[in-house]
Amino acid sequence: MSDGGGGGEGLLFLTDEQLRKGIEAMFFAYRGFTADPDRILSEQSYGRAHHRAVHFINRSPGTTVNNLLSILGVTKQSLNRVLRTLIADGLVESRVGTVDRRERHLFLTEAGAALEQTLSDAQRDRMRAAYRAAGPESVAGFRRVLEAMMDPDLKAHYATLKERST
Amino acid sequence: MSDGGGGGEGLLFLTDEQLRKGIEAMFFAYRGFTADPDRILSEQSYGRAHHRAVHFINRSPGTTVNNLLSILGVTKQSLNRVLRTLIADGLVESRVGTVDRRERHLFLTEAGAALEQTLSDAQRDRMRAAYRAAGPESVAGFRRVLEAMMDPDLKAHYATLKERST
DNA sequence: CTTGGAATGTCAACAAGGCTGACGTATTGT
DNA sequence: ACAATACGTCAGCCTTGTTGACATTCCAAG
Repeated sequence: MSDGGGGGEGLLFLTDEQLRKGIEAMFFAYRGFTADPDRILSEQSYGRAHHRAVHFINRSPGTTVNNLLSILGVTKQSLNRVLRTLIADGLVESRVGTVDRRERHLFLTEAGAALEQTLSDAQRDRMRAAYRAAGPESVAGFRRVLEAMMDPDLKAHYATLKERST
Repeated sequence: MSDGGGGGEGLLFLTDEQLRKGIEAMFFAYRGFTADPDRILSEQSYGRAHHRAVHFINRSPGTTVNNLLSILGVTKQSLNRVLRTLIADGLVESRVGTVDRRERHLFLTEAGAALEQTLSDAQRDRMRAAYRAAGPESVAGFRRVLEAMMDPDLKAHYATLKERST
């Protein structure tokens, strides 16, 4: 009755060995996940931080700096450095808020949208190939596990993005 | 018949929207995945790089520096910086090879194994909670998608680790 | 109107952890 | 003897994260 040893119920997937494999799968898969955008970005003078900013600005046009900060989980100084170069290079536009003029609302310019498209095309290609290889039921399980792995506050951001996109 | 629009076959899981959600799920989940070890490590003077080294040395005791390099995908200078501190702090032992004395074989000391245990306990706890919440069939799909997402050479390393552990 | 707080921007300094390039040393294989 | 391999190290650079301090701008409360 104790679940300590190797009790032969349906819990074989919870053995230390299974968990280790899951951990290593996350590690190696994440490398593949970021490899293609990283390659593209390294040819320009941008990095992964720029990718993240551009991705979420595209996802939520007009988002405020503060909202972006809580999604990305970095300090404003760190984000600001990235944002500054993107604005200077004409990829992102920062508009003063109308109702609250302290806030800045962020939008992609045409050039910014083009870069986002290039990056997410590459990333979606890999994701599509993986989805296709694994099949629809695997994808559902994949998403369920990932969602269960998120911190609650991050999961809230994730869910909000889902709603907005519908 | 074209799969451009929303053709209602079994391919709904390959829409851009589904792929975007998968991408964002990876992003947010990876944050959760690394959060607990990062918290533990930041209290000491170590970082995520030390965690990775310790993890794979524990996983493959006696591995050579070269092998570790190809698993981690960093330069020897970068790995060496980390390894130097771990050896100096008595967490890792480096033994000259017996058959080829140019090689160094890496092992965890007791203290190193203790740290590895602490870190992987935390990471496994989260993984276990996610697995339990999602259920066995979801876990199988999770692993399948991740494996399909890896670069081939990394997948080879992943598979080798699986074999050795059995 | 003045003042406090919120949102943002900016400067400076620093650390981790990547990278390249160059060089040294021990060892091995040809 | 010589070339190649495995490893370590020094020096310098980049990105991206951090903290701390301070200015600005605006809203709202007194």
